[in-house]
Amino acid sequence: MDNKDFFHKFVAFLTAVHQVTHEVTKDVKSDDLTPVQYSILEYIAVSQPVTLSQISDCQHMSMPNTSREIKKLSEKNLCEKFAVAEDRRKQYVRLSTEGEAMMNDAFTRIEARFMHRLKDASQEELEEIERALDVLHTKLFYSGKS
Amino acid sequence: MDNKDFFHKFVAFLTAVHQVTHEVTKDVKSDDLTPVQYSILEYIAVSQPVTLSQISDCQHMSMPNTSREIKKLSEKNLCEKFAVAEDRRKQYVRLSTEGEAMMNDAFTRIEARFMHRLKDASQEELEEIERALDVLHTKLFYSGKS
DNA sequence: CGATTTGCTTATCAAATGATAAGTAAAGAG
DNA sequence: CTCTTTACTTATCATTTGATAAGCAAATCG
Repeated sequence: MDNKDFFHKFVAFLTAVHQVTHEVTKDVKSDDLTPVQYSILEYIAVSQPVTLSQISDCQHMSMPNTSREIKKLSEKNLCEKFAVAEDRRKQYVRLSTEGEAMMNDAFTRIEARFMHRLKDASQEELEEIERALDVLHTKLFYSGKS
Repeated sequence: MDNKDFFHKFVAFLTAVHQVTHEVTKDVKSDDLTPVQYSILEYIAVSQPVTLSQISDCQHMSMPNTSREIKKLSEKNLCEKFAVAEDRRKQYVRLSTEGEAMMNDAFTRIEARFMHRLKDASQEELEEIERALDVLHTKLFYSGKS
């Protein structure tokens, strides 16, 4: 298999992943969240506590816009800021109790859809899938550097 | 490994894929295209010819908005509509010569970044990656039905 | 110490996006 | 031959998003 075919397979795979991501997360977010706000909450849920700068970097948005969205989310009582002991310029953000509840609910529904996709897989297939996830994560979808 | 760990691995993988997708496609689009317009062009490039309805479905946007964006892309001479012989209500869309050139250029740059990620992989690792792509594509990131 | 940099905020603006209403023409159904 | 449905268009509007300017306080540098 030459580079061109390999690349084509890669593109088809990315398309499939994005498609499935959409299916699996469709309608899980509350209606009074914008897509950007939901995405930020997902990031906080997985990585908390995070600073505003980290959100800005990882969500590819400017600091002013990040600040604005976090402010809105705080006003909706979904997250809260608190001081970083070592550096008083920084602010950590974490989910509020209400935010945790909302995100737990969202992840539960996503997990159910994910499991539904695997419902016909045998034990060996599940192990095969797990190994494949590891291989791609470490060898192709690794992050940063190099 | 229980369901919870498996799901966690899945989420981490999705995050990594989206992150790498972003890195690999960063700045490939011309500045006078909006993100939505570039995304439509990518879809057309891979699937042409496509009808407006197909674009609407796959890009998850309403027909009126699809029509508007295709009109803008046509005015920029990046794609063109033509009649479908069997059904005169439908319109096919394909890239124009200029659109093809632009997308070839974009894909070439994406491919270079993709290959760069694999530059240290041995032949066996490449084969392993390819098998992993196949496994996940067919068993986890398959589309539709069920 | 003073100067610069970092982390964040507020304010403002323009552009992109999403949603809806209303209309046309062709195709298909009864 | 009507009636309905499908495919698309145009117009309009509210909201979201992205970008920029200006400012402040804490940290760091020389």
